[in-house]
Amino acid sequence: MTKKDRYQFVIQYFLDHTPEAETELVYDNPFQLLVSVILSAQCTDKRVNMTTPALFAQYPDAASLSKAGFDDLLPLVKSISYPNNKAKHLIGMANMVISEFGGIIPMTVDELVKLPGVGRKTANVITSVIDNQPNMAVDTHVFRVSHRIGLVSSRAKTPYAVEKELVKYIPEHYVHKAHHWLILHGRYICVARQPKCFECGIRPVCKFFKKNVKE
DNA sequence: ATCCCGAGGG
DNA sequence: CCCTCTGGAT
Repeated sequence: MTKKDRYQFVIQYFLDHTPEAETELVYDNPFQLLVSVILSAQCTDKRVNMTTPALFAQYPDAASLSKAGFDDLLPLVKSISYPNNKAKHLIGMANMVISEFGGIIPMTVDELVKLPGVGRKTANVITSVIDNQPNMAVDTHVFRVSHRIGLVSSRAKTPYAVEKELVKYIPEHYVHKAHHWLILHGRYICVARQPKCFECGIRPVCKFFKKNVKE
């Protein structure tokens, strides 16, 4: 079982089973997706989707959000992890979008990471989902699943190291899909605690299964 | 007690 | 590299 064989099996498995995988965040435009992804840090997508309708009703675009007062915005994100940081980041992000990018959400990783509250993972999500750029966002799920299956070296200790290995082996036109495949697999099958290995079709090539689970 | 589509700062 | 931020679900 070479690494190439493992990738081929995994890609074919997802193509056969969940070819339609996409983000579960609810959004209508790049601004809304950016806000949602910023809010999603250490928080479930379901909870983000519960809070964003009221948020977008009051602040539908970067212009309105840039003028938001911290004390007005805070209650709208209070049920999310790190509400103080995120409220501050959202207002700062909106201000920079207006002042530096003419009110348009930039669509390169280098520009996006300049925005407050936007790191490499968020920038990769935006450019991949909105613009189909072959950028692999490595979140907690992608990190865990990639290591468990054996898609990346155990020496890949950081999300960036995992990202570089994944994009090296995944064909460019599958990178966008592969992000969502690994996310959703991690969310529903290869969960952090007690992964559901016997519901998982990837177990024939999975290092974790071979090492820790006996049939 | 641990985890959820992380980022910023030291 | 480390730490802090910090609500809700399981």
